[in-house]
Amino acid sequence: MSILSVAKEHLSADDIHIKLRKDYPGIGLATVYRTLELLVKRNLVYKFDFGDGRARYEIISDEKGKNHHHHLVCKKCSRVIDYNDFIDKEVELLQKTEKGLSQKYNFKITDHLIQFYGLCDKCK
Amino acid sequence: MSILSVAKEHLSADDIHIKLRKDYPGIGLATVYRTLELLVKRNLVYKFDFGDGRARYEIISDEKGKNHHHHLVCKKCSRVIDYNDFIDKEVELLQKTEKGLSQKYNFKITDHLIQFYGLCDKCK
DNA sequence: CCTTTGATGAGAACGATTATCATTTGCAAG
DNA sequence: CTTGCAAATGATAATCGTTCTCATCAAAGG
Repeated sequence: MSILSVAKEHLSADDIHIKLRKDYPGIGLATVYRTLELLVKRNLVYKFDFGDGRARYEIISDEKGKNHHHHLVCKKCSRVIDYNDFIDKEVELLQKTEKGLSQKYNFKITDHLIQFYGLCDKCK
Repeated sequence: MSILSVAKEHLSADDIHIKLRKDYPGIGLATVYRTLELLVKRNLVYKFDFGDGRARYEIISDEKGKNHHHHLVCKKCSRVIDYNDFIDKEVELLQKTEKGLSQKYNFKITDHLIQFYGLCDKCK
């Protein structure tokens, strides 16, 4: 069912539903939500909130950090830009931080979220 | 009206509404939302999403980065822990990254969001 | 006083997500 | 090939946070 993964990124549940219906005409929206919930729980899919009231989903095709990226979110037009330019240093720092935090707060860290907000080239 | 700020952190609009009614018995929920929207737009208040379906608000009492912190979010019980232990290095790196990203994508960055997800001491 | 303008509260409307429930499907035992 | 049962599915209702609408109210100024 990971066929939903072939699609591009930042899709909402409804987007995915529409795309899926081309291949599986009778599929219901509830099933899409149920499947996404499973995939998220199994760490196969990320669920993001970009502030526009609906969740966005993105596959984790994460072989050795490949494809790992963070987001730039435009506060005005809600456009989302993926970047992975500075990821290495970020991830390096994050791992140190994770270690420190894990110890201090006795917290098992499994994930992180980094997003930058601002105005994209078209909006500023 | 920043009296809402006296309260603790991570309050939802509804939490704030309830607290406010003790001092302003007739205040409506719509007004709370309207005011919060303004405060967020003017960068006096942060709006967070911790994944439980409602937005949380937090004052920015940010004199020279004081009180600035990031969050640990428990995936199981949704508890949120503030930390500012490793903030300095994080912020330092973020500023470099912001500069690089701003240039490459011609994006004016105004804010960032960092959150770690995992299991808190009680849940793991 | 009277008018205007903006803020307010009550409640309706909205939209994303979740729950419900009857139906269908898959599959294994008989 | 049936039968029976459990899990999955789709349609739709329900939920709930947030936003919209609109009548009312308050303050300001003529």
